[in-house]
Amino acid sequence: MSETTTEVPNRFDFAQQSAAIYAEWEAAGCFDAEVDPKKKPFTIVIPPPNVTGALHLGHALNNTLQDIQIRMHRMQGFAALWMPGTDHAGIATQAIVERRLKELENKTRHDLGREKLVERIWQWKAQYETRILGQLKSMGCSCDWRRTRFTLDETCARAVRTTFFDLFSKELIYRGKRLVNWDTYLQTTVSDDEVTHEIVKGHFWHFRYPVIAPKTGEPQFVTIATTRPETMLGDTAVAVHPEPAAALDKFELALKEKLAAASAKDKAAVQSQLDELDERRKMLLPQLIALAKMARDGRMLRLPLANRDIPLVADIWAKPELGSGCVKITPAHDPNDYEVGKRCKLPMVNIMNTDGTLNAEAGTYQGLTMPKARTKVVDDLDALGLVERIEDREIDLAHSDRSKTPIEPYLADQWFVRMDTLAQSAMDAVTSHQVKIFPERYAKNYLDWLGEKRDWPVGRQLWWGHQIPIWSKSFASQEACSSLKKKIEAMAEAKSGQIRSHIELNPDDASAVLHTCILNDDSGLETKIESLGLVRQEDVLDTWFSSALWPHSTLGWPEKTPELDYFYPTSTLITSRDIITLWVARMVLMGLNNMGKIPFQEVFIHPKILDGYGETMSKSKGNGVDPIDVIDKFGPDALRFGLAWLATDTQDVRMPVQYECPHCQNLVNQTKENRQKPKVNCDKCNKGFSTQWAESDADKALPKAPVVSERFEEARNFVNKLWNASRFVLMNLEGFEPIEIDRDSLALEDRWILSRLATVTEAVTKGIREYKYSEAARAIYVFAWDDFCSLYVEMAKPRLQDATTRPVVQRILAHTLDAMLRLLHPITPFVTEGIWKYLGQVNVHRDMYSNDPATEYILKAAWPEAKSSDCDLAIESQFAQFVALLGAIREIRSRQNIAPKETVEFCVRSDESIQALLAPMQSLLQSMAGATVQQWSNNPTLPNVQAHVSLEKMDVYVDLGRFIDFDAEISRNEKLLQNLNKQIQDKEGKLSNESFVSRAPAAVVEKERASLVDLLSQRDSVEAALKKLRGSIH
RNA sequence: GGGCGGUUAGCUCAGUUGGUUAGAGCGCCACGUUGACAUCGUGGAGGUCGUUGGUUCGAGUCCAAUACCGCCUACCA
Repeated sequence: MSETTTEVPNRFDFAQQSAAIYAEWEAAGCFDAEVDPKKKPFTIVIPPPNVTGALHLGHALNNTLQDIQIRMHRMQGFAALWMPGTDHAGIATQAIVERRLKELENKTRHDLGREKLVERIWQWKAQYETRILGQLKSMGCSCDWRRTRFTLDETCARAVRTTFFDLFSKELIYRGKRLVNWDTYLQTTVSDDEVTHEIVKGHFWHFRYPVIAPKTGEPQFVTIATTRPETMLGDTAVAVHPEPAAALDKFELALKEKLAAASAKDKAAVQSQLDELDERRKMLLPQLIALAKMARDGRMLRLPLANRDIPLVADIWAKPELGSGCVKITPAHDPNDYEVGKRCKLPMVNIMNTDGTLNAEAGTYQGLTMPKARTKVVDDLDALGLVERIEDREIDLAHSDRSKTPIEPYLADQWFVRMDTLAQSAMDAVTSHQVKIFPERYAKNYLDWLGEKRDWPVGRQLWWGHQIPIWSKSFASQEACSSLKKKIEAMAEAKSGQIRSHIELNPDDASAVLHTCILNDDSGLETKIESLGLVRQEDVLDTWFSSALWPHSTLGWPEKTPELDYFYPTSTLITSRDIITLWVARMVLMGLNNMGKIPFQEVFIHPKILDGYGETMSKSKGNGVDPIDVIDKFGPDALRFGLAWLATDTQDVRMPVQYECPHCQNLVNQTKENRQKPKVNCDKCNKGFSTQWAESDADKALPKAPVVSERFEEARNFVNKLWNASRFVLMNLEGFEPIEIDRDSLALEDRWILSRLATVTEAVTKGIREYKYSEAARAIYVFAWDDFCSLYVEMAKPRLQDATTRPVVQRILAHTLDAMLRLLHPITPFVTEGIWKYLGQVNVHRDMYSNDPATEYILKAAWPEAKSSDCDLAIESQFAQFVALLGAIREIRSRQNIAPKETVEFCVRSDESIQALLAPMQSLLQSMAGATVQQWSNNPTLPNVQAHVSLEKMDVYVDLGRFIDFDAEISRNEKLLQNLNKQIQDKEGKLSNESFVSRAPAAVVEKERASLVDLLSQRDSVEAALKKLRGSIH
């Protein structure tokens, strides 16, 4: 035995080996991608993880799938670039730093000021970026770390600035009003995706507003309904539909159409709506018509409590089919009301302070919080007798995901990107298949969203981000504004395209605002502009604005770098479905705008990792899993293989997890209750542990329990199996020579394993290429475990002892293992690299089809080619006969409870061709099933006491002279007979069915006939065997 | 409200264009450690493929309806 192979330990020490192997790769520059005209580029840009916190299992999946692509393509000879980086994640990061500031120092951002706060956030970023990149490295991600970018770094800032200036110049940027989600606790706006909706029990209040000086016959009151009574203090009108009768007719028509199309179940509901409509016509319509007239006459209402006079206006927003048919208008707190306000030229009254209390506009209610104001408003109106009725109703209440407090919506000035043409270009890219989305169904998501062509609000009221490069100044008159604009345009920089100005006109009066955008921040222009009285916009840009530039900004754009030219457009984007619209769509349109080219050729949307309850993992639910926990317990290869195995097309991945008690290693199931608790007690040792990552030193007092999941055990076992099979091969390669192989003289099992290898090579290559990760993982798993370990290696054992067969078997073993490792490397990079080192010590010529010596690192090895000449289905089906025979004997042994040490003897009845084929493998039945063949012919003399198995084209009789358990054998055969009879009956039924015989394809019918013949012959054998067994008993 | 996905063994999931007796891992049962691996080996038990109807010679697979679960999305006072 050679020196090297005895040293192979029987476990892969992933904890130590992985880090060492990764360090070697890095030191050798294995991940570095260079512009190389001789190679084709293959590029992936990482979806930059947010620096808000550590990566969880969802990221692990996302990055594993990318690394698999990168590694395979690198081996296939592409210049494979995986561009790494992180995202500054504006709102989320600022919120988290602010929250900690409050918790640890009891300070707000205002106590620190903009500069100091931003500095703090940079510190946080540094800490988490390090952790995130460390996590990626632990997972084995082969990114080109030299190129690591951050969405807020200088390169990206320049790209953002250039893009913004370009859009501004094209007049695709404008300012308008938009409803913002205001978090009164954090005192900041919150993006839509950081708002969680919750259905809560609430009320629907119906209030009466008195009509001022009603004429005879006119209603005294107008009834409105609301779910948010306190907002009435900001009402500036009540609206009624201008033509209620016509509107109702239209509504009825729509309902009738719906009725015609509705299913039986829905019909009743629609019908009841129609009935209700009739009622409404009788009871409400006359009054609505009267009110519409009053609105036209410019009549006023008295807004109770606030004691203001507000107009009754006619506007189509008021739907006569809903509620009272009238609607209160609060333009400052509702986007629809805002639109009505604009149409009817109503004043806007914002009643809220930034802390969520009411401001001076609310009069006596000033200082109350919104919920308190609500109670008081209702009470006061009730005291005035103005509450008509109160309904119970379920309300969709928006909460801030970060502060858990209810969101208060109000309108604020916002910067928008005009989406019309940009969105269209991005839609065209997908409909024309320039950008292909996999699985295809997600293209619909993408197209539907872009099809709305909603303008993109890009401003955020934050300090952390790319500050909008616009300087503004208001003017009482347009003339003054224009004259300054001209002055700026006369500047030299304006002529050289460094600065652009636009005037925003106020539609209500003569005032105007001048907005000036500056291209570069180091041009000294800022001070120049500011000296003219212009002030920079406070807001920063939406995080997605910088993310949208990621595929080209990371490659150096707007510089014309060689990398940009070579690696762009990128090859594929691998991401999760929830950011198809927010990110993918915007990258396409920005790529087209800035580069004139799509950013990536393909997009793969992978499944989501859910918890044991089928819910998304999120920090707020406390159900996120740190991949490092999994790596520590199972190893990085098991993590990766497990994730690839689970990454199917349609299913999200459900991942029930457990906490491993840090004191006694007992496993505690994660439940909805315990994952939210700061401290959980182990139900075995009763000591406490934390379930969450410690964010402060105070938290660290309690040890954190790692989260584990049995879903990775299978993969861990597989890695171990692989390691040990390789260990076996290494132990048996002493004296290995890369001899020439005469393919025709190879044994059946040799040709079989080569054929299987060819098939599997094809399957794995295709699987990865087409993002069918699970199929690829399953194919290689079955090959490695079942074909290679359980069959080929077992068959190799006796042949390795025989000097005549040993060289050939060594050759096939080395070749197969070598190729198998290469196929596995993208999925399990560490263990394959570990084994590769050992193989390198044996011999660098292992590949039978290549004269090139093996590379130092498997990472750089050539991807195996599927050798189609090796692929032989006839061989595979012949080999299946052997496996069936092997299985039959093993089954009899097990059924008869024959001790493994005992050798049994058996006879086979088969025709000569089968005999000729399998006879050379008889000795293998000895080593693998402890069975020696007595006779093999088309008419053997059967042993007196035998167990029988009937196979396709073979009958096997095991001599049971010493072992027989008649009862077991009889009941087994009876069951078999029953089964056979049922199948025969089915087949006969089928074949006697005239329409089957005449209509089914001839091949199918023939197959059924042949199958029936075989079944009948099996039945004969079983019956004969049974008869004999019964005879033996009596 | 709109869109999408899922429902197959006790659990978590595969199942390619419809075609023999529907598969895997875990768990379960029985047996087994003298050198690749107990993170293992050999064998076994376990499923009327959510429900109903349809198309077809033939349906887990195609179509329609329906129930339940989940995800995304939406301004209904």
